[in-house]
Amino acid sequence: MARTTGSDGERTEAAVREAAVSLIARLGYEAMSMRQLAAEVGVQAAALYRYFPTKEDLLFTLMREHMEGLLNSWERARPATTDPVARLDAYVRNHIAFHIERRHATHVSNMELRSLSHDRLTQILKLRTTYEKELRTILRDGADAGLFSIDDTGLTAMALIQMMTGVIVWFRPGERLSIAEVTTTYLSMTMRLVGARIDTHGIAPPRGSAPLISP
Amino acid sequence: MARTTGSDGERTEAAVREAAVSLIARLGYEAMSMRQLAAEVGVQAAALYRYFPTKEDLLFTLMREHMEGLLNSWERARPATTDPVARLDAYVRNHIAFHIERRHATHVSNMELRSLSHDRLTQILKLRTTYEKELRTILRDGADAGLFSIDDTGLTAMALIQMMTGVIVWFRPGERLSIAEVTTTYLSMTMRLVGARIDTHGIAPPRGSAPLISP
DNA sequence: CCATTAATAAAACGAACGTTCAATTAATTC
DNA sequence: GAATTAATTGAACGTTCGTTTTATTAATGG
Repeated sequence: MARTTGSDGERTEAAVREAAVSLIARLGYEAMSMRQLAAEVGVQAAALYRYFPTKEDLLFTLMREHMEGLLNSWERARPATTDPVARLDAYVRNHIAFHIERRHATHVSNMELRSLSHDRLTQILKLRTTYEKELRTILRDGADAGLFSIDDTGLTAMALIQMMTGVIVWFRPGERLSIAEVTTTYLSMTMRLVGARIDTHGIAPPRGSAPLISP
Repeated sequence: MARTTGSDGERTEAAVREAAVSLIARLGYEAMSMRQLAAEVGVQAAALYRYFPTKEDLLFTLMREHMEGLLNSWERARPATTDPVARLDAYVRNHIAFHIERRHATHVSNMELRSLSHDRLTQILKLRTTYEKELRTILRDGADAGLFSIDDTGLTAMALIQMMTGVIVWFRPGERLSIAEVTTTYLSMTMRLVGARIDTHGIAPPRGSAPLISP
């Protein structure tokens, strides 16, 4: 047998990407074989090489598109206002929504960096840094405006991103908490963590203490 | 050649463990070959099987001892007091110190879980859950005593652990920040995140706002 | 309907993998 | 100093890996 009835390059490539994200997330890049991936798609291993010249090319493509998707998502979600609190709010909401929606791809992008060549690793890290810089800018603007209390902008940004991205480790849709509840709680923790002074998010002030409003 | 002069089982096994942690952290478990590991130790691959029956046994041993080390470390660091703030302080300090000191082993224990068999995965996760439960208890005690303001104890514990463990991703000894500075900042962020009411840690209150003292 | 192109199968390649086995030498014991 | 045990080598096993090559069939365009 050779070309099969109903075969379609575009559909096959999409199926390969989808299956690859799922398999790599579950087994790891090194542990997934091209034959396994092909079987998941329902083709022979050789057919994969029509779409991706090497296994690493496949991984890199998945990662790059994931990072670009994250940046595009933030581009669309970024509010017009200059208010740091509103911008931080939008950043957190977008980050959590995106990462919950694309749990598997995030897993791949975060865990398989060491399987990339030096050059490609640099490209992915550059995209990542661009994204993280957006958060650092928001934090610095907020600190400068006296709206946030932050010891170290860079460290706080890393801590926040790690905290937020960690949601994909334990969150499972349809379990105890809804996406909305999780987002609300993470927003609340974020605002407290950065010492946000003005409560525009319905976050209850600590019981028994004065609301966190500047004098 | 066979047995080499000065060869010593104990020393070889220790060298294997050390090299394995380092190699697996750098390359990943699947990507590291037994021949590579043996070369790092300065021995033939077959010699490794005197100490670990299989590659997975080696991984499991490293992980189990790392998790037991973490639990023992907390056992020794746990304060006698019942005060949730002091206990949380001790938990954060111990967690960060331990994870910075054992960056590579932590990396292995967190990233290579999927390479374990079902039974062994369960054993490691059990140890991990035991450790995380300690934090949840502290948070719940603090919330019950009115010292912390926490939406969801379980979610907050996960967020804190992810935030703190994330330190191993970016922290490099001898760079911009010292361990003491990092610890102080993480403590400050933690206390704010849980809405700790009483400032017993020399954490400066937010500029321009009243100190966080219960009325 | 014929020529061309797109999509795949089938088989094979050499290399590398985890692991085993037998032989060999160093250290230890009596 | 002979017998025993500990530690290791070197070679080999069967398997699987990523990838390439060649052939074959389905879809497409004139």
